[in-house]
Amino acid sequence: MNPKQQVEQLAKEINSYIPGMSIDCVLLGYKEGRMHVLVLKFKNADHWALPGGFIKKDEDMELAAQRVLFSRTGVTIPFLKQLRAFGTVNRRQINKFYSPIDYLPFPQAIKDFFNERFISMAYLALVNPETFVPVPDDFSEVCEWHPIGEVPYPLIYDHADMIDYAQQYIRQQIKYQPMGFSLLPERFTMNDLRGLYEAVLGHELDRANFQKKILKLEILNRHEKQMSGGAHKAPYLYSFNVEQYNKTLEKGLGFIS
Amino acid sequence: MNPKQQVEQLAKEINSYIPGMSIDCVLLGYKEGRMHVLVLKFKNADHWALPGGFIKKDEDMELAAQRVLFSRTGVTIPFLKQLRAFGTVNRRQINKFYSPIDYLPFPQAIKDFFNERFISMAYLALVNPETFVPVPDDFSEVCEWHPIGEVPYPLIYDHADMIDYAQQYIRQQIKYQPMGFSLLPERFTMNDLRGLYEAVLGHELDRANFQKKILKLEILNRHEKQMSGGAHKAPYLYSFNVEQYNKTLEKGLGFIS
DNA sequence: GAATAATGTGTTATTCGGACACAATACTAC
DNA sequence: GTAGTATTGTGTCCGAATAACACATTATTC
Repeated sequence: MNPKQQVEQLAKEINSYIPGMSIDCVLLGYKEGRMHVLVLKFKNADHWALPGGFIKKDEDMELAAQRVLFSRTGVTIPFLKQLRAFGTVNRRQINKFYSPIDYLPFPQAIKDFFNERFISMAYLALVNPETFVPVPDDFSEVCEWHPIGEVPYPLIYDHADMIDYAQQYIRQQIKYQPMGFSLLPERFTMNDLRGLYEAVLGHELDRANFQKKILKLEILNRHEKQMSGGAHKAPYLYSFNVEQYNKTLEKGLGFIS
Repeated sequence: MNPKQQVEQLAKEINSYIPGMSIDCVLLGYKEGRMHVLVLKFKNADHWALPGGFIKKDEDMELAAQRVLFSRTGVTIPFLKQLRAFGTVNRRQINKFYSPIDYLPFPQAIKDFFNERFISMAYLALVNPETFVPVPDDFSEVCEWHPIGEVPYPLIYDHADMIDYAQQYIRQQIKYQPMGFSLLPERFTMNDLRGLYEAVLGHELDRANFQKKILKLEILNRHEKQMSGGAHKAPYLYSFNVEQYNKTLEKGLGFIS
């Protein structure tokens, strides 16, 4: 679609969305020993943004967030949680992004829609990055993972705040959320799991104690040893015993400091 | 104001609000050894509701919540936090409340506004109930505290879910939120403080250990002994050392199970 | 086949939490 | 007044949990 066609398409869709409300998703993945966040770069502008969208008038808010993520990932994300709403009046004046919309011959209805004050609901999603290839949408030319501490600059509006809030949230909730299950492949080594927790917490954990404590919780299935590998003893592969895992999470995984 | 005048007033105000979004507040207080929640009873209907309202188009969302609470309490609530948005399409069909609006000769604009699908942002507020006398608004005839486990029935829409969510939230966040400071009078006994924590957690705490642990944190100022009282040793009065308290809260008050 | 590097498990000292004991004290009852 | 009583403030003890570190195991490399 050329920009003109996009505009026409948009004009048709715009009336089916709730005005004044948007959704932005902090999609986090664990890759190469670090937490990454998925960001998009706009066409014709050096601005980056979180994947976002709007809520249809006849659509549950959670489903809207799923739809927004599905359009970039092609997968349904099992871990999806509200973070919080960002609702100050002036939030869209911060790092304001002058979108193509400003320079194209839009019908007034569309300009009104986009220039309104928006309250944005920020969502947190966790996913194993290996399960899909991110694709840009019609308005962006790049869609890729960046380490959470090294997001490109500038992010539009208050999107950087959303990422900070997400990081705070997962640190605080690490004991109660199924991070391992959401972020790791189905089978993983104890090193992978510990690396994930270290990445989230931002500091090292004692290898030996971590292993003993998590095994004692009986939330892992131990499988055959990994035969490929380096010049050393091969590690076991593990997977989650989902039932036990969820039961244990309710009380909290008390093994962190 | 009679209902007719209210309608006219409302018609003037309605356009200054964001359509499709509302705010509901779970205002909690600690009273008589139990957690209480503030609820309103509508005029001419046996339905109860949380204090709620709408967001003005030029108003920060947090301020809207403060305004909603101020109109019932006359005080500004220092502890006010977003819980989460309730955003399913059909939430207003649950325990639906047929308001006077349905039976009065409203201008179409008002009927449209109220019959729209609403996404509601639930807020949690904590306050010492002794600091004000609750007052009903124009649409309600009763505004009063009820023990959190004994809220009157029926609550409109999903307001009961909001209260449940709030209770879950404060239990989970008890280590990280300034509950004592928000819910107790400026000076209190160790018994008051422990009672509060027991009320939030829903189970008893060992008196001796609680006292030792919380004193060790050095977040309390000890004052003169309370001279009035019963046939027994008089307790000290305490107040919070706000600076130390906040510093300690960041790490969490690790003294609960 | 020895060296290497990482894994899996054991050991120990210290801290922390829960249960309970006991002394101190302000009021009541006589 | 004085003994009794209920509640407060602090001390002690034991078992569990935690952190730091040691040691044995093993797949690969040279």
